Amino acid sequence: MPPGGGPWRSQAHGRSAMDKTVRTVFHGGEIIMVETNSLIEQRKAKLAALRSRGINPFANHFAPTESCAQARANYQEGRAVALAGRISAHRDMGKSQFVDIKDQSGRIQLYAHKQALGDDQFDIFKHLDLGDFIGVNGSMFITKTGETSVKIERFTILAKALRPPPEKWHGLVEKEIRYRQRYLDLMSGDHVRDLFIKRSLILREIRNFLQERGYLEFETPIMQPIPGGAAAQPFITFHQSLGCNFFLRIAIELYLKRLLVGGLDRVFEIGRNFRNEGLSPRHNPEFTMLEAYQAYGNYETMMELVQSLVCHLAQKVLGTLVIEHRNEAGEVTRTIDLTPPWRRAKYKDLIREKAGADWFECTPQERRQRAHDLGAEIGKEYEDFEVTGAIFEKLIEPTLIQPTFVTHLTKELVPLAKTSAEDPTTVEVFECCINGQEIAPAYSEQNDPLEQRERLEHQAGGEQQKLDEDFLVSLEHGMPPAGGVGIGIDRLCMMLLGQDSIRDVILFPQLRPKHD
RNA sequence: GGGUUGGUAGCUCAGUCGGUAGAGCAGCGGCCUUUUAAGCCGUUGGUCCCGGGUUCAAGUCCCGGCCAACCCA
Repeated sequence: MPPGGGPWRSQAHGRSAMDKTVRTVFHGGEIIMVETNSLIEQRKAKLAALRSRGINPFANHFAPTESCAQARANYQEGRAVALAGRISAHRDMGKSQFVDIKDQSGRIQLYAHKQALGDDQFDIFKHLDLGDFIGVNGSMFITKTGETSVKIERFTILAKALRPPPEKWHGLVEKEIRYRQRYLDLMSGDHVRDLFIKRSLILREIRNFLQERGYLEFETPIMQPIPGGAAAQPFITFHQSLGCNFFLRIAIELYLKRLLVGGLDRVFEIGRNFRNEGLSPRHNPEFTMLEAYQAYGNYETMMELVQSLVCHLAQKVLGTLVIEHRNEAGEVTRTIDLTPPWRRAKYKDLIREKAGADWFECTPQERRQRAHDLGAEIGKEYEDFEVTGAIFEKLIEPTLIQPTFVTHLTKELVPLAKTSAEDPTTVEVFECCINGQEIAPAYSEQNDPLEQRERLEHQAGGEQQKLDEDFLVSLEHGMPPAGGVGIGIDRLCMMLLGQDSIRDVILFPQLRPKHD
């Protein structure tokens, strides 16, 4: 055993500045040489040192009595607790050590003292690294500065971290790393973690709300032989043993409607849809969708449902109906007031307001010219109704910051909805727009099998393989009249959580794969 | 697909006119028995995104590429 060699005692004295190794001597006399140009190598050496002391740095078991937040909330002088978490900060005071540990619930300060732990344990504790997981047994007390803390009586190393966590003050800034290695983002920024916890609570409350109303949750195929229910490019995937292609679903719709045919009256599904489109701050190729159908309801039923649901979520998860979006400087950039009742506006009225009262009396050529003059980009291949659609999408929708039900869209836009009695060129539908985005479209669902067939055939443009014959047959067995709604959960989260980019509400947003 | 900005130590960032690669945090060592981004002293650490080119000399200038963010299509 080297002279003066307590556990972990360093023997660095007398070494020149050029020497690139650190010598760590620990109890038992083993000497570890470490190349200090690698933080990982240093940590691996610590790991080996622990092992050679007979300590397992990845303990098999530790049972905390409570979470860090619970411990803080139930403070009692001297109360014995067992807590576990990751070391997030370390303040070395010589014979006193303060570390913060974090678990899912939050952080708590631990206090280690040389006399309480003994020399060996204290030195081991002192050399723990940020990012390591530990479990501690100890008793609660409050420090001079008023911080609720746990005085450690003994501790267990639960997992040694071989890589250092991001910097503690600025956290992780570079977006690429934040998205690609979200776990680093989560461990370094409380606000990021809180955001995704809120997203989880939103999902939970959606389920609670719908189940309260008698809806049952089901799971329908994601791999579909014919992708239907929306107009979008699908992803293709190959089934080996069947030897055929499947498509990842672009909507849930057609399968949930089969459940209505089967006699299930209130159904919903929350799941991933896939659309083979580009990436943008508002588009991720896979995104989460809620679809809900209620037999004997119509689009008005769904209007009430959406309004109540969104208010319920805001109240329950955020505690308010007034949502403020802020920029990076913390200034309020927009305020969304969800207080019901929400505005209703007819599609054609909004168009007339924006593009002229005589819009629908113009010739298609005039409409095209006027759309261009108003600054809406019109593709050459656009059909007439798509020109009107472009006016809505590009010039009107972005201005609908406060919740607005846009009703009575024109028939061509929505092949799966019932025709409106008051204006047969329109359908009984709404699009709920908030935050300048379409968040929820809803219909009085088309249940006339013949009319449905006609419209889907028209949409398929003569390509029989795009026609979901099985769905059409199901309608022929009779589907009850129903209201149906789809809610884009990612966009809903953006609106509720004040995020401008969809990547900030999706844990692992799609990025171009990185090679090297 | 086009434009703009960015990529430098594990992280956050400087880097002047082209002239030996810098700081803070983290790490390592020393001091400190209630600290709060603890403090003080010392110190290690670099494929300057990749590949070409210009030059006596390139993180810096030029060309090509990769990745990202934002804007546009």
